[in-house]
Amino acid sequence: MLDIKFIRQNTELVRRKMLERGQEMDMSPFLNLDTRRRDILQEVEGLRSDRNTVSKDIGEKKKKKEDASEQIARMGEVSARIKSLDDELKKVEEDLNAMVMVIPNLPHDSVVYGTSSEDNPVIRVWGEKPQFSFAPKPHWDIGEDLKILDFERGAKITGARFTVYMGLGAMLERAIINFMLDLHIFDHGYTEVLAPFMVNRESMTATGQLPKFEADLFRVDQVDYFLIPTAEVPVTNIHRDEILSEKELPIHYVSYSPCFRAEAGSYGKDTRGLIRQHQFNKVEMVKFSRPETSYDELEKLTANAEDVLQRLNIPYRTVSLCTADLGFSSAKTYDVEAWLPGQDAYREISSCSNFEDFQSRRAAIRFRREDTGKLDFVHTLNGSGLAAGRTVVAVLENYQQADGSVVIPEALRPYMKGIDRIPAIG
RNA sequence: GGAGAGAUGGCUGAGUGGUCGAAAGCGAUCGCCUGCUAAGCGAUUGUACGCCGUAAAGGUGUACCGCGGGUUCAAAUCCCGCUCUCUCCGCCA
Repeated sequence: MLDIKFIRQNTELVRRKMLERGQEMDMSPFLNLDTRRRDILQEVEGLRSDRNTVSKDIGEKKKKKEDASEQIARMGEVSARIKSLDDELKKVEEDLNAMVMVIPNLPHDSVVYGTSSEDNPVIRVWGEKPQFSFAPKPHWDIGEDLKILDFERGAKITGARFTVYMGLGAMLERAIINFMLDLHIFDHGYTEVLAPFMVNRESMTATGQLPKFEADLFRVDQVDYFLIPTAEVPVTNIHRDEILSEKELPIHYVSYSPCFRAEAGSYGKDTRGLIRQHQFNKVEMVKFSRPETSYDELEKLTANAEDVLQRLNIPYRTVSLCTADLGFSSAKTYDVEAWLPGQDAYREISSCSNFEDFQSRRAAIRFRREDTGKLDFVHTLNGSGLAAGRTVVAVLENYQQADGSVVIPEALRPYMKGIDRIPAIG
């Protein structure tokens, strides 16, 4: 969330930045509530101060067996007034909070203005697209032909947008996950985390999924828990309500998790194959950084995600999301898009964001500065490194052969017991 | 799922209605002393929000003793509900 004081003092800037995101915002309800809140506070705290003084006096009079009934009666009235002001204050703060919690983050000044994903500037293009002597197939055909992906049975077992991986397909996904984890742990310096796949409402609120996007989440019926849409949620919440020491920053975590997304509103999009599932696997990188270095950390984070594709020798490009395409909590995001020859398109395989203090303010994740001794919010960042299912897609489509088989990228073979190819059937 | 115990400041731990933002100890920071180290002595040692201050410094008020309600002129302290932790039993990977 944004700092209420900041909104109060920079109302016009906030309004303009929201407009850049494509969201018109009337700031006056916010300002009115904020003013009312401070008015109430001043009155109620004045009354409390008065009551504290008089109550002490009453105590002393009673000790001396003097009469205090006049003061007791007067304080009874004051307390009644405090009570009614408290009730109003609570309501005002709830309303104010509800308003602030659904305001998205301010785009960083380097984020270009745009009205759709068409406007995302391409930052880098890497790799050579493979040339085929045949028409490259989309991964859903490859997967079915090799009997490694079973969409129909996934639908039977659960429903639409669930898939069964079989044999070397299952092994390939597992190999990719382990390869990516090892790369980030041993080459990029991240600490591995395995956190809960269900979280409570507080955690979802801290990272920004709630209260605005409940419809996108799967909720557990018996308890008020949610299936995580990304490991970002449990991993960022590791340090919720904590004060970190400046020395330990930046903190780098990497975590495997399945991800569950209701994908509300996305029906009709990407209905075929593995691209848009209700459940998928992902390796996620999460960083906690000093504010001064968070944008350097974002560049490194993105480079770490790109490194996965480079080692797999899969062509990709990196785009910077424009103001309209930026996620709710993010100040700046790079999307890494893998080349998918079967679909003749680049498709998102990683999303790397700097949330600045948007999440840490919600989550109360702070650190103590060594020079001043003051507390400050950390900056949080995260990025996929990478989405495992989509990496399977990229491998299948880029490494498909004329005979229908798929070659395993060399970097994955140690994780596949040396198997170098998924053979064609028949 | 059943029974019991507990939750206080960075930590340990006292505190059963007013003099408690909270004893004491530990730790930490600063200073003094000591020709190194240790010991010793003194001081300081939370956070949030509001107001004053151009700002920083600072001052001031309020709140916070797991969370939420209640009683009372007054609650860490009394009452009710909840959450979490620990121990035992049951169940289970």
